[in-house]
Amino acid sequence: MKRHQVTIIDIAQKLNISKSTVSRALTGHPSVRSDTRQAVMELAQQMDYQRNMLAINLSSSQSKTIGIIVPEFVTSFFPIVIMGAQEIAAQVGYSVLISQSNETYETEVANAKVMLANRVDGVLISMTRETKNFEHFDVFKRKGIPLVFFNRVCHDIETPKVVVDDYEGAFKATEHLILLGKERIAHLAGPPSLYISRKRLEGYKDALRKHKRPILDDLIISYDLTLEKVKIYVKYLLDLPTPPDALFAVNDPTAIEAIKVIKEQGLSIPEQIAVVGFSNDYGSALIEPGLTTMAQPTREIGQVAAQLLLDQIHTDSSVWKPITRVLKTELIIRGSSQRN
Amino acid sequence: MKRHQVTIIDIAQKLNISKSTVSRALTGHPSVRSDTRQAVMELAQQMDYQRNMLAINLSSSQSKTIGIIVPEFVTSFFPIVIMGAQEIAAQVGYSVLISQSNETYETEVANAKVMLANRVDGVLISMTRETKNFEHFDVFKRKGIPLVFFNRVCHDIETPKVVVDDYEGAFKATEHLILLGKERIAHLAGPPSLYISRKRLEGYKDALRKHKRPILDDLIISYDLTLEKVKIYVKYLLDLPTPPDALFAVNDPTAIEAIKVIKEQGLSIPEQIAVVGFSNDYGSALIEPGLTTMAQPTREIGQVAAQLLLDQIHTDSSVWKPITRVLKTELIIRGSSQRN
DNA sequence: CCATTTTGTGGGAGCGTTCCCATGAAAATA
DNA sequence: TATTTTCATGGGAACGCTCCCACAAAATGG
Repeated sequence: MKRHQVTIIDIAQKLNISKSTVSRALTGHPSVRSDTRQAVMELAQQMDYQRNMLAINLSSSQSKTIGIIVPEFVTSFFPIVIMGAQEIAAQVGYSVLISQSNETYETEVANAKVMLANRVDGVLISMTRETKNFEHFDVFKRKGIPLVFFNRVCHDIETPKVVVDDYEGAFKATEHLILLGKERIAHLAGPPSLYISRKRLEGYKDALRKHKRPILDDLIISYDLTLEKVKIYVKYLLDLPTPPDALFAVNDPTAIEAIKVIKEQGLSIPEQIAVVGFSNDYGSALIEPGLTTMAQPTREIGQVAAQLLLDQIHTDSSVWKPITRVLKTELIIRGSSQRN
Repeated sequence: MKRHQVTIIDIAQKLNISKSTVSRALTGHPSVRSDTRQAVMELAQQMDYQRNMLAINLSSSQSKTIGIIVPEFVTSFFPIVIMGAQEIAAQVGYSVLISQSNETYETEVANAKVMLANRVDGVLISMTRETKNFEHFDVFKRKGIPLVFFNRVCHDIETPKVVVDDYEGAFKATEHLILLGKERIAHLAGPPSLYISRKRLEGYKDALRKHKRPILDDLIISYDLTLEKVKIYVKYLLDLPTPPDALFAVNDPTAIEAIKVIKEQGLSIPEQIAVVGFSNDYGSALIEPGLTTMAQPTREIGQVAAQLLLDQIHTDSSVWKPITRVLKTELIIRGSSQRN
């Protein structure tokens, strides 16, 4: 027994006016007499009428919703980005539809379909680490739905992106270790499929080059970001005939995991081995010793991405201006690299 | 220049059949010839047709979406709950509309309106710490939209709830400290407006009573959960003529903040003062010393809440069965209470 | 004082589906 | 062969809203 929804027609009938007028009154259309508007407003309130977005959306064929697809929710990074985006969206009356791809390509494709089906007005995406095929993004372009990539961006597709300066961040992080006198700096890198992995690796290498240090391939390990594997790789590094005296990890979760392993092995941080991460996640300040890391403006990433997306939505040009916003990173020095 | 959406009518025209048939073919209705279905499917694929949920939603007057309103996104707790809920929802084809109330009553009310306007089929809510008026929830009841509270529940309204056994958890946490030989156990409690605060306080007191310890009012501080204040309160406690030798904090963020302050003050944990939290958040294992805490099954809370909500949605009785699911907590002992 | 503009309102199409009812053809039954 | 049943399909209302067009009444202008 479905309870009847209160519609503008109900209001219209009670007031003995047409639904058009009610609609106009409710949406604040100027050409409606003020006493009519008054009456409508009051009755609406009284009947607790709620405008039916389902109908409005269909009628206007836009959902006033932006979709966000993120790979995971486990680290604090993505939730904070979402927070930032939601903030901006809410300011202009947009809702946010969130889905996580669980780092799986198939799920990402499915999520994209859901976004399409829900007729979101635009989508914010950070890709799966295993996404190598970008066809599921093309359809957005074909349908004229704006897309903005952030963090894990796709360079094969012309679209706005929001990233931090991964190259520079990695460069500075590595340089920090070099200036501390570290000689053998290992790098636990992300999968080469991700642009950010490649950029960070590049920054790392260039810092070594600038300071005339050799680039030692056996100190560079590229892994798939499944944290369980960190233990294996770190142990491998520590067991090397001449183990590294510093480790630059591709992100904070990795670095934190590494610190745990190193502590288990009874080595002293930062003396025997210094550790630097990337992101300044929530846990980085908590772990002992505190993790030196390149902070990224996480919330701001979400805000900027959402703003960029909204801009695209509101300029009705069907071409995407492939603006790339590069945000700055900042070195946060804590005990994992330098005793104070 | 709006690009025309591909609709079932387009498909129907190309195939020279009626839109009804296309609709049936697409939705898997049995009475449609298999070659017709085949043709429709293929053409749909080829034209990259996406069913328009906006229209489907209007037509079926349900959105296949559940709303989630949470107070914040900063701690790892709510994102993980959402993850759990999203998982369950996705399994049965439901989307999730998320909004955060930022711990503000007004925003919560606004969020509720948004949920209503979007015609969500049900809502999961964890209240703001300042919510004392529940009228904005009544409207859901009036409209027959299922509501499930979790974590921060509302007892003035008959609806399903998912909570952990806060009383028992607090009792055990406190007892743990007592059995460790602690004599003056302070409690940094949450605001009394929250049921969980009251329950945890109660558990704390009853544990003291059971073990014939005095309940010392100056060791019980109730605060509004804004972390900046923790420093003030902890310092106050430590500056007492006879300071406490243990602290039971209402949640992990509070406990972690307290540990930081205590360490700053140069006191040894757990010898001079032991600390116990509640929740087993991500940071609890990272901080030094590790935080002893009552773990709550965070993801499970989301899963159970979503399941309860879906059950309500699918049983079309208009009355809510006010089932309360109480999940178990578990004491995780780490260095903040006991050296190993 | 009549012609023109403005103002407030009603009527109705359209948004893209679903779903009920009708219809005609084929198949099954008498 | 005549009648009923099944099957596949078409037609059209409904979902609740917006928005364009039409129209009468009121306001303005020459």
